[in-house]
Amino acid sequence: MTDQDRLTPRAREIAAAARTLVEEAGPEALTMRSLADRLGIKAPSLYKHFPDKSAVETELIAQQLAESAEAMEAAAARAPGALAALADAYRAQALAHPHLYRLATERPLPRHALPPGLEARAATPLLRVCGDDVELARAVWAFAHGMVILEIHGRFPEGVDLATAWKTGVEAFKR
Amino acid sequence: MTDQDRLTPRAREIAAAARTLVEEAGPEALTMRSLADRLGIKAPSLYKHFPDKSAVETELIAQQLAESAEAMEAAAARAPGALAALADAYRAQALAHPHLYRLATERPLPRHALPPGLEARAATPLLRVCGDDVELARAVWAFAHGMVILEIHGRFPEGVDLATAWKTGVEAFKR
DNA sequence: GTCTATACCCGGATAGAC
DNA sequence: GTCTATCCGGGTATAGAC
Repeated sequence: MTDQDRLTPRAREIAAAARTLVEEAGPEALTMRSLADRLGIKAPSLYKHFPDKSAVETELIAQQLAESAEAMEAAAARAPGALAALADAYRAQALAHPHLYRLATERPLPRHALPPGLEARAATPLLRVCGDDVELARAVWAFAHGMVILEIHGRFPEGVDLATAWKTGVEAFKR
Repeated sequence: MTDQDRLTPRAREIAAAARTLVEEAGPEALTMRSLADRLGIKAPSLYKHFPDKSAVETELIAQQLAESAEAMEAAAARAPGALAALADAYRAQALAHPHLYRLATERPLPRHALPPGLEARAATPLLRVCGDDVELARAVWAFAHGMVILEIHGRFPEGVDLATAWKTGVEAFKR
């Protein structure tokens, strides 16, 4: 299932504007008014294309999940079995869109409204590299998410060498 | 430095009410109006005790950091050198107050407004157990935070055995 | 598909009286 | 230390016309 199946052309334009808005100013900045402004229309018009605000957010979350999945799949294809490559891909994809990453992770997933199978698809590359050990995959995912989200929120001391911490974590989980 | 040094008695009462509010309904539910309601006063009265809302939030963040530090110090005292004990303590403290944990972690730290040394104190027990290897400590912290925050946001499949994932992570970092 | 008008509710914060 | 009155801003969403 792609955007084309889920959304009308106009809805896709609106979602694109919403995404730009989130990427530029954060999830909090996404309001029906600000979104309409960016499109040069009035807020009530949006409701002809999306039933409510959460539907817009869900579309962005689906995009982020799909693009993270793509990045991981590509990394796994380039370097089969390499946890480090997967970790790099995860980190790079997340930090390329930190606000979108926040939108997609700092709340419960709207599972019912997501394309079926998307969540599983996003998890699969890591699971495979972990030899289908789900417990290991969960631990590695927690590590990667922790690194990314702590960095996004500026929780590490300034100017810190995060590459080494990433390597330390990846090496630890390799055994 | 304790609460007693930082806050007047009335301000401490207000902070306590704010904390209850956050723990019950989440950081989003903390508004100057809802806080005043809980205290049986009007919102403008709060400004005689705190300069603004962020000052109230900062106090709660400081409390969370201090209590997390305490929990870790106690764990380290009970089981010197045991990473698992520290991980358990971190997890338990966080999950005892998930909303407060969110408030304290899902935004940049208001470092200038925090009691001096508090951030370092919170980091020290883990750093010691990691043999003062800061890179290792960062990786372990990321893992622990990732586990906690993903659980809080319901990101793991329902009814999943997180104890095993925790153990997997702790074992990986022990080597 | 977009508009205006509008309902309704929420938020932070200040001035000035008591 | 608390109040009332108020400012000013913001938000989601609907109805009904064009």
